[in-house]
Amino acid sequence: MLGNAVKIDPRTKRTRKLILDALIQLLRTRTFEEVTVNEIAEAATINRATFYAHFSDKYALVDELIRDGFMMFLDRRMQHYPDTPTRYMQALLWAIADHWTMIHGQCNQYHRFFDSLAENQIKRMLEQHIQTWLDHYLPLRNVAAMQRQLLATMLSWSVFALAARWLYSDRCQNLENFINDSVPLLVGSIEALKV
Amino acid sequence: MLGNAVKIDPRTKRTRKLILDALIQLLRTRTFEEVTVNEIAEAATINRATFYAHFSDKYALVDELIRDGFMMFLDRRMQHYPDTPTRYMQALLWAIADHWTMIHGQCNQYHRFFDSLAENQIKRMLEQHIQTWLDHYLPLRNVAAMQRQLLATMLSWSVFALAARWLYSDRCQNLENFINDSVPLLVGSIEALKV
DNA sequence: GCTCCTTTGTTGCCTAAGCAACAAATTTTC
DNA sequence: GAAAATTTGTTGCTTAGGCAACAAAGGAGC
Repeated sequence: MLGNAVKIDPRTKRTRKLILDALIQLLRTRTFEEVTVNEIAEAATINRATFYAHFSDKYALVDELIRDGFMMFLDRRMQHYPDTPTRYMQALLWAIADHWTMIHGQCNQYHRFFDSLAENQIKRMLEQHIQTWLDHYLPLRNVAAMQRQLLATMLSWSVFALAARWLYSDRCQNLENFINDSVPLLVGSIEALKV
Repeated sequence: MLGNAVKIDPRTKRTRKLILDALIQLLRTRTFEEVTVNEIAEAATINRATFYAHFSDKYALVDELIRDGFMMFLDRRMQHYPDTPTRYMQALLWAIADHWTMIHGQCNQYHRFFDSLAENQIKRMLEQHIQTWLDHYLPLRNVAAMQRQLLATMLSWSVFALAARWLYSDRCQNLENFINDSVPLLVGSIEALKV
């Protein structure tokens, strides 16, 4: 979103990728709680001190891992730009499902901690994304900025809540049907504000 | 051979690997003559100046590529240590064939230049290897050191000559048979010196 | 011949990564 | 629950790699 014209040092880029990849690799055989910074540094073939130059701790690392991953799926689902609220909300739900599937497919057992870290990051990103979307595609000139912000916060939690419900409880149900049932609720929240 | 107890900087190791891999990758689509140092550095995601810190030019790089590759096959063929001259010579011929197959399978078109560079490196390694082998396994106490060195030189060229003949001309013939026909000639050269 | 353009090595200065050693916290083990 | 062993962050110093600019040497095209 922001004009990132900052030239990034190739070494930095490479090292971050090495660290990210190392974590992904380790999570195939170990729980996130079990993995140590030592192991990550070793697997990434970098020095432990270098790790700390990039991330304050392993939680900051996993935050970025989640953000990177989710951003990819989010962007992908936004390719054919969803111009109506309905299509937009569908895209969000699909992106979450995509990401969750990737995570729980590729990496064996992320568990408790990991999932809640992921939830936080994803909600944060959803809120940001929805905020921007509201500003661009639903100017709602008669609605105060504060109201839009509150709406974005609420929607991000709502979207995640619905997605999580399917992921953890209703996965027997067809995802497409589930999304079709859910979206009207979300859209309703928006329309309610439109006077 | 020499006790390499020198601790090698992880960055150095990584960079060399990046450069080697970059060349291999580029050789899948371009001739060695066509590949520029620029491209190699770019593909390796390192700076061109860094390339020159490791290799004096692309010829030095390809030398190492050949040495690394051939050394691998040579070591592998020496696993079950060939104690008789016959078995040893067989192992050498097999190693050359292994390596050649890998090169011309994996990389599309190495051509003229490349092949002659490879030939030089391989003969050099063969000579070194044969020299050590002669010293350890055929002490030949009554043969002067100079004589053994000359023998090593001659054998390295002979071995390569025979292998190359098969690789470039007689490949229709079964390799195993070809080796069985060739080895006696080589062993003969050694036996001739044994009193 | 000539120009234009690319590639080649080389250099000095700057920045990121490696290393070793440390205190503090945490976990293991008995 | 105390001792031993890991793990965690942090620090000062060293070294490898990035960058930009350079002269020199081909090559391609006219």
